[in-house]
Parts: sequence; C-alpha cells; structure tokens
Amino acid sequence: MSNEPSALPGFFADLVRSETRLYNALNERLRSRHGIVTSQFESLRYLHAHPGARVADLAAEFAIGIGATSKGADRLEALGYVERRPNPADRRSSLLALTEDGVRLVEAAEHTFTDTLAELVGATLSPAEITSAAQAVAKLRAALEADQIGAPAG
Amino acid sequence: MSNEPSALPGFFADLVRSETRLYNALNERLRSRHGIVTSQFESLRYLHAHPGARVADLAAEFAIGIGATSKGADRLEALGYVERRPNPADRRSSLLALTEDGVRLVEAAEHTFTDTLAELVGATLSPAEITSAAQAVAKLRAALEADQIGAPAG
DNA sequence: AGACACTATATGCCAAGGAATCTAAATTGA
DNA sequence: TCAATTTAGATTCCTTGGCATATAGTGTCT
Repeated sequence: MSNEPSALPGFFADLVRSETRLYNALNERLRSRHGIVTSQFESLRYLHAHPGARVADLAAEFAIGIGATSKGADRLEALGYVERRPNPADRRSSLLALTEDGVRLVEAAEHTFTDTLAELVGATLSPAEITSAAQAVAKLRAALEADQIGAPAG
Repeated sequence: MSNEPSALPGFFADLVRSETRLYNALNERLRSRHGIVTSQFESLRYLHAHPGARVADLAAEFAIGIGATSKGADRLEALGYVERRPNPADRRSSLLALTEDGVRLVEAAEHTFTDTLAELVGATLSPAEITSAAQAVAKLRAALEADQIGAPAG
C-alpha cells in the first residue's frame, strides 16, 4: 500500500510549488526590509559562515553555474556587501568575504528570514512534521550532492 | 528538544537545494530525450489534466506571473504542442489545449519524468520517508495556496 | 446608449541564470 | 625548462521570468 510508485510526481510538484511560494514570499519581505532578495541573502549567509570562499564554492553550494555566480558576486560587490581579495595561494581566484556593511546586513536579514519562515511554515506544520520532512530533504540533498546530480554546466 | 526554532532555515536550505538539483537533472533528461524543459513539461502535464484551462489558471497553479505564463504559452504554441482556442464564454481569453503532438509528447515525457524521479529520489529515500515528506509538503503547499502566499504581482 | 470600472491577456523593458567561449594562471610530464 | 593540459573565473549570447503598461472585452449603473 505504501509503495505507490506514482507518488513521486505529486511529491515533486508539491515540493516545487512550496519552494516557489516560500521563495517569492521571502523575496518580498527581504526586498522591502533590506533591499536584497533571497538568493542574495543566501549568498551573504554562506559567506558569513564561510569567509574566504571562492566563486566556485558558492556555485557548488547552490548548484548554479560559475558564470551566474560570478555575476551575482559582482552585484553584491557593487552594493558594497562583499569584497574580493586576492588569493595568496592561487592568483587565478579571489577570496570572497563580507564587508562590515555586509555583516550588518546579513545579521539583520537573518531575523527577517527566520521570522518569516516561522510564520509561513511553523504555522502550518507541527514540529514533528517539520522534523521528519527536514530529515527527508536533508538526506535527499546529501545524496544528490554526493552523486553530483543536477550541477549545471556553465 | 524537538521544537528547535532554528530548524527552519536549514530545512528551507535543504528544500531549495534538493529542488534545484532535481529540477536541473530533470531538465537535462527531458531536454535530451524530448526537447523540452521541466517547466514546459509541467505546463503540458497540467493542460493534459485540465484541457481548456486559461492562462490565468496556469499562472495560479505555478505561482508565476500572468505575463510570463502568456509568453510560455506562446512558445509551446510555436512548437506546435498547444493550441489557443476562442473561449465562447469570454472573448478576452482563450482556452488552452494540447494538440495531438502535445498529447503524444506529454505521454512520452511522463515516463522519462517518473523514471528519473524514481531513480533520483526512490534510490535515496525509503517509501516511508517519501510518504511522510510528501504529506508534509502537500500540507504546506495547500496552506500557502489557501492564503495566497507567494503569488507574484504581474 | 454611454460612461466607468473591472478583468483577461498580451507586450515591452529589465534583471537573472544557463551554456559556450575566452583569458590567465597553475600543474604535469616529457 | 617548456609545451600541453587543466583549472578559475570572467565575458557573451540567449532564454526566461517579473513588473509595468497597453488593449480589448465585460458588466454595471444611469
């Protein structure tokens, strides 16, 4: 009874729809309060946790292309939130780090982000549901990353 | 112990990363085998299940803007998979439907879609994990839709 | 009937990502 | 050591989506 094979397309559809709507809602909040969108917040958040990351590290984390990542870094640099510093170990690459403004922004936006998620997800799913869903997607993500599935070309 | 409030950012990150990689992997497969990408497949799939849907119905389903949906319909029409028929009840709108080619394509692509998901998700998560994750995202999606959260403006 | 608001969609412009290409730098191996 | 290969990331072109606006058709009110 439980191994309906065709549960997967519905699961995928619900996953994508939920993600789209959460992403859109977070975009609105983050843009109005902090002037950035979710993808930018996530980059800043990653750099906050991993100072000195390279463009390729960001691209691998988000499963987007190097070109797109490089352009995204340009924008954050132009906004004054990110700095490119020379990589002493390899002159082809730069080390990315948050500026002081970037640190302030990401710390403020973190509250908006967490609060909005709590409002949108926490109001709907019970802690137990969140826990079991979180375990499943964490496992799925780890497997996809380990097998390098869905990494774009450019 | 279970109601860590800060489980949500990690859950969101894993959700987005999983979705991105699954979407990218499906894009590759669908493009190489059928010449369409996942977003197009999902539109065709929706029209297969809901013949005579309008542009606005597709936009609401996917939580994307009306303008983008209209342009997407243009492309599928240009490819010969979708037809716009006059809506007898309202001459401002058209009723969208699959052509015969569109029906053939979506039925073939459905196998690719299901098989790929089974390969990527079914190999990683147990049926029980899939079931509980699917229930959670179905509930989340329904709540977001009911509250019209994350519907874009245009 | 005419005016007005409303709705459905189409269109134009801009921002962002994918893929391919290009350059510079590092690494390898004869 | 120096040519060949690989790697990092920047640049270019193309596609797609968001948002604002335009256009046409509906409904209503008088």
